[in-house]
Amino acid sequence: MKLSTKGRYGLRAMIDLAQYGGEDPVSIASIAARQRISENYLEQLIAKLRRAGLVKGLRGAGGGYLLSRPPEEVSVGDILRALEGNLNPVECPGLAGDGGCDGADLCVAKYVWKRINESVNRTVDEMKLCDLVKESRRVQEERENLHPHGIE
Amino acid sequence: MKLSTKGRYGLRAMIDLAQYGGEDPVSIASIAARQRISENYLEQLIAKLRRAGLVKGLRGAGGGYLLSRPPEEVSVGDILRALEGNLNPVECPGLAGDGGCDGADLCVAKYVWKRINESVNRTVDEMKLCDLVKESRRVQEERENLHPHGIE
DNA sequence: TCTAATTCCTAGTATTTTACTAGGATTTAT
DNA sequence: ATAAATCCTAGTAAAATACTAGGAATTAGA
Repeated sequence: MKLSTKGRYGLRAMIDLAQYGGEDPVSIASIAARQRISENYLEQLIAKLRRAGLVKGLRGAGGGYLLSRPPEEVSVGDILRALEGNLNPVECPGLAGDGGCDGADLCVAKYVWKRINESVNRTVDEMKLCDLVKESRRVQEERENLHPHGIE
Repeated sequence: MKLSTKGRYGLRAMIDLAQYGGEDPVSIASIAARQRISENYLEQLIAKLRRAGLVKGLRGAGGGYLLSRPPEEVSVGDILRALEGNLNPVECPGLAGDGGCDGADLCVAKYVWKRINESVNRTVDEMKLCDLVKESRRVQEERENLHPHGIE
């Protein structure tokens, strides 16, 4: 039960984009360098984000990507679902309709799966991209105060 | 981000065991038949449960398995962790200690991973095996009332 | 208009994980 | 003795993951 690199790298890419992209678009190459992710692979992840309407791509020299919506209106859930397909650890036929499973005992477990699914989705939906950017800025500032002369 | 059949089948096996096993041990064959799971595969899952101390195996003819603890003292989390290893969707070095990740931006995502991990574990830990057995009995009784003559 | 920088698109592939299957050794009730 | 069961380990087919590779299309700027 693991979140794949799609979700892990992709969220970091979105945070990076929110942080370094203001007016000007941010290129895949620059995100890949900062985040130490393969350019080719990152490209595929960002393609998913684009198809989900979370980022806009600008082609040609000087192009790159921009957030489609302000970070306040993008939840971590939006991002991870775009990358992972969905965030339901268990896909059980019984969860959709009311019937589904074969026997009675087969079906009791579905209450567990339902709660797990709800818990994960609620958790990621209540975190917004802007929260992460804010936190990132805070952490960076703290570092500056500890090492004022740019010591690594 | 999926829970594997280990967790899915294994939880059903534990519910079955709690429901059909009182004094007498329950055999793998009977669980496998009721739950429609391969005997050989189920055996491996129950081995994990045994190694985690959740069930006791009784060898020889007439043998089978028994719960080690009463269903009130076994959480769904205990069961799923025994089967899946752990229930942390993200294993991030930064989550263990306080350092870990390379750069500042690499590390902000860890707050997300932490929350997801906590949310999943909290959710499964607050459900006990006895709750599921109770629910299962309730559902079965309801069926009886709807179909009093044993109609399928 | 040419060139370089960039996104866009698709196919392929090595590695890992999952979900089993198979079969023999050991133990125990009858 | 025999049959019923757990116990143990090795193997394996299929699926998913995590990439790599490379070319087509677009655009800014010289």
